[in-house]
This record gives sequence, structure tokens and C-alpha cells, in this order.
Amino acid sequence: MPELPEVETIARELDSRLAGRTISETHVLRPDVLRETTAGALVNACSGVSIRSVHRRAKSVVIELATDHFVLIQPRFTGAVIVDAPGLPAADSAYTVVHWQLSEGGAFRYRDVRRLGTVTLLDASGMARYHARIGDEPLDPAFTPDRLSVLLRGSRSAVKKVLMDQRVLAGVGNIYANEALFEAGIDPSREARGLMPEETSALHEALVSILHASIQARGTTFRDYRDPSNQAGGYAAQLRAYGRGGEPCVRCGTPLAETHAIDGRTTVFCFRCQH
DNA sequence: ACGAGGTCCTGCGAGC
DNA sequence: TGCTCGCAGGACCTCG
Repeated sequence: MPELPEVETIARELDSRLAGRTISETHVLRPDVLRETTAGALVNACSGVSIRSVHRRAKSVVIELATDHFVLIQPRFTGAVIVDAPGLPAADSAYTVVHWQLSEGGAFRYRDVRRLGTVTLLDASGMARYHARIGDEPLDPAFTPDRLSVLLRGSRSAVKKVLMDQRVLAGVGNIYANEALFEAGIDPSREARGLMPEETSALHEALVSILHASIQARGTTFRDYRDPSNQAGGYAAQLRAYGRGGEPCVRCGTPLAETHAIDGRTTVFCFRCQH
């Protein structure tokens, strides 16, 4: 489930492999993932156009075209953007949603088994509107403990839910919210505005260091995530809470609890270590 | 302002 | 073995 570290990994690799290259053909195989565009419009916007750069915003891969249009790919659960080297047969081409052929050879494609991911075409003003409704990037230097404190202060909701709210904080999903709260020793169900300053600082530190460590490991592959070379990420081995419900806490040995009480999402935490 | 619940989608694991 | 059924999960929407 690509969150910030996984999408960052995808975007960096795509940027190094695709920036400056030109798309010759675009094929939309499963139009149901398209948002704010049609298959015809996407084909027209991409074909014959060069790629200026690829970056990440929140959990979206942003492909910036030389025409000042943007293709946003949001992989959600099972989406992946795979680059096929020229001359090599495409790895499994099943589940391909959109396929982009490059004019000098090679191709890249969006693949998504469940198709809960989306592909959106935006012009510059659409992109500005997207930025405006997404919150702070946690790896931006402007995201400080004080800033986190401001973001949490406004909400009575569970702190975990606020961390995952894209309008507040960009790119944090269920895996990293669980990990950061575990690391900081904070009960995920605590009212966001009730955190003490030292708890907010610990949460900030945990969140930022975990996101960096996961990027370093090229993200978490719990099941489906693959990078553009179709490789799994290495951070799953370092997870201390997510996916470990019932296993002993690495700090105190108490079996980790698992609940769905917060916003219907799987939450794993330690009764003894997280307050 | 907030919470609850439905929707999108398909592979997978459990149960019979 | 072969079927059905519920679940997973982020974003977005409606309803109360």
C-alpha cells in the first residue's frame, strides 16, 4: 500500500529514468481508473509530449509534462508504475491499466490489480487546486514539532486519524501512523488536541525518522507494493507494530493489541507502552 | 464540526 | 475439490 516512502521511491526512480524522454503512444486499457479526464483526452495530452520531471505529492506520483499538464497516479493499494527496458519483454502485462510507449524505445505502465488507484489529468490550475487541498509534507523543513502541535491542536479526533488525514498531513497512511505512534509511545486513540508538547515532539521525531528510514529501504512491501523495477521494498522487516497484532511488543513483551475502532482501520498498539 | 457508513475493486483465505 | 462469502484498504461522498 504505497504511502509516502513508497511513492517517493517510485517518483525518484521514474524521474531518473523518464525525465527528458518523449511519449510516443498512450494506451488506456481500463478507463475506470481515470479521474477528471477521459481515455481520449489522456491519450491526446500525453502522446508526442516530453516528460519534464516526476515527483511526489502526498501519495501521488506526479508526472509533469512539457505542456504544463500533470498526470497524477495514486496507486492506493495494489497500483504500481513499472518501467520496461527497451528490447526486453514486458514482465507480467496482466492488470495493465495505462501503457505509455517512449519514442526512443522502452515503455512504462500503470498496473493495478484491484483498480482502486486513480489516474488524473490536471492542467496547471487543477494542480494548484490539488496542492491547496492537501496538507503539510512531513519531510518539508517547515514541518517542525511546533507545526505538528498546531495541526493537532485543532482536532478532537483520535491522533491516529488526524495523522492520516491528507488535508492535514500529506502521505501518511495506516502503516506509518501505526509505527510512529508505537515509536513515540502514544495511544493511537488519544484526542489529538490533548497531546503534551513533549509527546508532540516525540511523535514528530518518530514520524520523520521512520519515513526517512523507510525511504532508505525503498519502502514497505507488505504484500503488493513494487517499485518501477518491479522489486519489493525492504522496510517490512523493520516494522515494529503494523502487521504484528498478537506478537510480543519489542519493548516490553506484552502481546500487541489489534483493533478496528479508529476510523474502521487496523490499528496495532501496545497497551503497556503506549499511553 | 464531527462521526458513521457506503462505494469503488478483485484476490485471497476461511468455512462448509 | 469447489463453491460462497467476507475482508482488505484510501479517498471521497452522503446522511444524520
